[in-house]
Amino acid sequence: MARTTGSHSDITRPKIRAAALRLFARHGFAAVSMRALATEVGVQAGALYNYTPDKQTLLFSLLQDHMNDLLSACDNDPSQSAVDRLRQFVDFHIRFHADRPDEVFISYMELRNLTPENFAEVEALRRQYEDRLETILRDGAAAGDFAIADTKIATLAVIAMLTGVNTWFRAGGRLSLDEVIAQYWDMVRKSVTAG
Amino acid sequence: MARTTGSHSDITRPKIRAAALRLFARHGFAAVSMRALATEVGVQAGALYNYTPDKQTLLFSLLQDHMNDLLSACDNDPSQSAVDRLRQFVDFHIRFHADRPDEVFISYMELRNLTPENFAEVEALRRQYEDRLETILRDGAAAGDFAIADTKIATLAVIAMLTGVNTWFRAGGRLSLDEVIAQYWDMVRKSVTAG
DNA sequence: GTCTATACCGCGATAGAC
DNA sequence: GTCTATCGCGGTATAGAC
Repeated sequence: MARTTGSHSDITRPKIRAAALRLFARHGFAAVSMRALATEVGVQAGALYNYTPDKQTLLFSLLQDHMNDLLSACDNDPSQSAVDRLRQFVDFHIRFHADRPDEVFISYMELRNLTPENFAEVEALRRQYEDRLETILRDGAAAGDFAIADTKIATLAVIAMLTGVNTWFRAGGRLSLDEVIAQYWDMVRKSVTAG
Repeated sequence: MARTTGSHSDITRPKIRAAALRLFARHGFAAVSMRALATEVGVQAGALYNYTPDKQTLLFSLLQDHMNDLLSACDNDPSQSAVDRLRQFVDFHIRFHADRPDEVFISYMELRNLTPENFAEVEALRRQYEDRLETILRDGAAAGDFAIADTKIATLAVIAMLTGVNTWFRAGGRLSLDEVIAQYWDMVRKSVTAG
């Protein structure tokens, strides 16, 4: 510590990551050149290689950090009822994703631009997240709170539905995030309950 | 007609489109070069330009045709009940999309690689499709069959959920398509019904 | 840590022979 | 209708000065 304070590294590194996130989300990883990224940051292209060994590692780092943030933030109290935990999950998922549209977007649009090794790592983190929801649904089904034919399908169906919010929701639009969450919770709850 | 029978045009054109579809879906539009496409087809790069003015037009053509196919195939008998029409929509959507994973994939992954003009055209077709479902939901809500807070949100939520099938379903897997459709119909029905 | 300069490669698209 | 050859450009990444 200490000695690096104030170095350009502390300023330039986050600027590069923020710019990469924004540009990858807007134009796609393959369509963003290192030159364009450097211009956005305000440095020359060569300087970027002080912060990342290559473009691929930069993308991987962004995705990996996003997934780790997601897993860290997704807490769940197993002593609560499955219904309460599901409500909590829906609320969390929509809020967390609405806060990070760029991270979410590249996290599934740019998966195919990862090397096989990097893809496998990100994929493992994604499955961990799915397992959080699957556990809730399985517990609720075992307790008789939910009526689900196949827990894995229900997990994927709910996540797809919730993540879809990101394709259209914009803060300041017709509906507040609270209103959106309320309706999605209503639909999710009913979809996994007997009826 | 007549005279063109057997010309390479009748063979090469569909081969180019099929190869482009497959490669764009697998690697992404920006990551597929015209040389790679030509190799896949079995011709030289220059020959591709006998069939498309440029790479952009090729992508647009694939997406436009897919959306037109979708709209043509999506029929709905308005004399039936909203519940029956919704069931029919769910069945149709999952089957149609499961049959065309590559078309579906590029149809929303590569939207941002369209020129603004081409994007607007494809987007308009996509909204027409959404309107088919929205009409069903609105009719059912008016008839008292459905309990939906906001019809537009419900439309987007249901479509996101159904389209999500394509991210994991593979023919010959653990579940048959009929089983998958049955569970999705169960979840969709309950999610828009009072409960 | 950033700069300038550049090596080396592959891109989309075109020209003209056959 | 396809070929070979090529133009002009822009890509990632590196070298060496400061």
